[in-house]
Amino acid sequence: MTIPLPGSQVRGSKTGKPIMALLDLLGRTWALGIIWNLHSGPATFRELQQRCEKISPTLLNTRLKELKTLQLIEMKEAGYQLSHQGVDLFKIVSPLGHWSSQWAQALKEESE
Amino acid sequence: MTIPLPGSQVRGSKTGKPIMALLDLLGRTWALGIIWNLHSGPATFRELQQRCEKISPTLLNTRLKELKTLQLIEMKEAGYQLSHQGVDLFKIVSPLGHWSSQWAQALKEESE
DNA sequence: ACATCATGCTACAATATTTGTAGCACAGTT
DNA sequence: AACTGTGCTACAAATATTGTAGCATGATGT
Repeated sequence: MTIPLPGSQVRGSKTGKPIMALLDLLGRTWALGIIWNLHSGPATFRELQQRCEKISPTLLNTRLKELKTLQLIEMKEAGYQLSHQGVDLFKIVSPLGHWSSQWAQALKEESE
Repeated sequence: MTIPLPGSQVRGSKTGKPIMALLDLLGRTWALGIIWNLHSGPATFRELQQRCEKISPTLLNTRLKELKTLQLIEMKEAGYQLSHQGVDLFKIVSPLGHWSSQWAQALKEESE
């Protein structure tokens, strides 16, 4: 799977619009999960594997390469961590944490 | 693939935390793309297929079922549309549109 | 009544992605 | 020199996605 660079064709769009590249990226298994799990602080490869519970090293490495290329994460002494842009991205999606709780509650009440 | 109901085990987590169910859902191919494309208004199955450019009917239907079950979209006279909760979710992720442009710009400058 | 059209959607084989297990290569300790 | 922990690769099995064809139903026209 090619890395969804903004400006190039991606899954779901020939236009190369940045949002399409981003949706392609975030729509890949574990991409958002990795960003979410890195938010709590830098992690080594193996620790990140554990935070993600069930990710295979093969896929983790694939995603890390993509996220590095797209400058959302970076590898420093402390391990992998969100880059400046990664942090910005996380800030946008972070309300999902709270929203998902309410959503779960609504689904639960519905089923009663 | 089972539908990531909050409270049940999902890819990446045994805890069933709502955020994990949500990340599982949004991490599936096209899930975010469908929500994004529905934001501009209701669409019939075939029109949605076109908005998504390259989605297969098989997958579109699979995702629509998931999103319906999770009450993010609903099917009315006008076609498929975001539910109340779907709209809320979209509101959270909508800043990604603007953010992705800046991100693309930064990547571009980097490569010069 | 009958053909024509558009709709939502399914069937299914081909293809691509993801998982899971094992383990290599390297660096720092003991 | 063995023992740890690290990042990461190999590769086959399992699973997800695509692409094409087309069915079934309902509305519209003749």
